[in-house]
Amino acid sequence: MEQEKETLRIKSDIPNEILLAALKLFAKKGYFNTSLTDIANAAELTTLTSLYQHFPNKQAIASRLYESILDNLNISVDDIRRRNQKASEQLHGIVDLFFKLTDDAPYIMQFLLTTNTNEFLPTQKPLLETPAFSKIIKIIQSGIKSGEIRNIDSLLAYSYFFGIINATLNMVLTGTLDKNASAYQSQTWLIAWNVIAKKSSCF
Amino acid sequence: MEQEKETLRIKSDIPNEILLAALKLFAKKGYFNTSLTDIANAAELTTLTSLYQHFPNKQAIASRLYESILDNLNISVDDIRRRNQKASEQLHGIVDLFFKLTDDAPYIMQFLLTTNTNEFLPTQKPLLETPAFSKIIKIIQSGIKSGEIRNIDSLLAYSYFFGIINATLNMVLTGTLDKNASAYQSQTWLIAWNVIAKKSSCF
DNA sequence: GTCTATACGCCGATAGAC
DNA sequence: GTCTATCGGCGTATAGAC
Repeated sequence: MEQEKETLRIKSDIPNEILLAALKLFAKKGYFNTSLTDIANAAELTTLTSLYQHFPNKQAIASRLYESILDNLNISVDDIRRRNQKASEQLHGIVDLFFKLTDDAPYIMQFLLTTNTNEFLPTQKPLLETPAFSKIIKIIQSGIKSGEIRNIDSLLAYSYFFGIINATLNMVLTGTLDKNASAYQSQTWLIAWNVIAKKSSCF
Repeated sequence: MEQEKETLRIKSDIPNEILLAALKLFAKKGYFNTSLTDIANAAELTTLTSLYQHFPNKQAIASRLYESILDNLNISVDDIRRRNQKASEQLHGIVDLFFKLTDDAPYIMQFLLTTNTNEFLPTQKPLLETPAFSKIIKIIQSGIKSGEIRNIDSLLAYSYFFGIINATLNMVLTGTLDKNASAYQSQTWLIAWNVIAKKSSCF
């Protein structure tokens, strides 16, 4: 299985270029501003009709994209949990991944952060209910139990922690912050972690 | 000038109900899933054609909506700056306003937080370049100068502070957090402020 | 200034030849 | 399995009667 620049690993073998083309267009122009002709043109060597040999309709493309991205994320999260014991280490791994994705696969990150998937994929689960993000919540919960993280509502802890992380990455993606994500990584991690960590003398 | 439930004050007198109907539909279903017929139906007593007596096209409705909301916000921000001296007080006022809007005018807040306006209003300025938000950035900058806020990039401070605030409000709006915004307000303010405040012993 | 009817275009989707 | 041609529908927008 090949590795694309955008680090999008697909289960099957077929329509990698199509999904990548769709991903970029959706991220740039939005789902509704992207026509199937656009996608066909962007995925070169392909004509409109041949799209329909791989996907029954437009939604299916977006759906498949969504699932692929979240599958990959889920695998990475599993990996991070296996490799690390403490909640702080696991969260650090997630943050690492998010910052790396922002620099190396900005379209994927944009899709995750700013796309309102429920507007065109009403049947798909919202982000927080997908396996990947459920596990991230679980990491936070176990951190609370173990005493690493302050004893607050785990969802609130999530919103504080990833509020900081995601807002920062978002400003990198839009160009409002002008450096690479990696330039802000260590500082941002520290702040976000201290917001929810118990040891912090802040609160 | 009347005050609507949704606290949307319009400059002129005419098409308040239209804009309110559009606001709700855009927030619920998104701009592209909302047809002009939908808007006409929602703004009762109005037929499709009469929409065109007030607005030349669909974009103009969204554009007017965007401007109205940001005008109101700008006025409120001016007010807050006039009434308070210190950056901490001014930011506190902004946070107050955002939490209040989330509970009292959720559609407005949703429009501000989650709508990708640039997808259907490519000519409008992005949020951070509007007067209201420029002033918020200025508040942060003056807080840095006065020593209230730590000496970091003001945009980074913005993303940390409002990352926390907005992520929390967003989870209230989606129902992921199940209480009123006001239930989380004091706690969230404290955390967000401590993240950027200099006096905090955190960092 | 409200309603009826209708034009027009775009895009999603198909059929069928080769 | 790629290309040509075309359908059908929806949604924006207009014209014209009253």
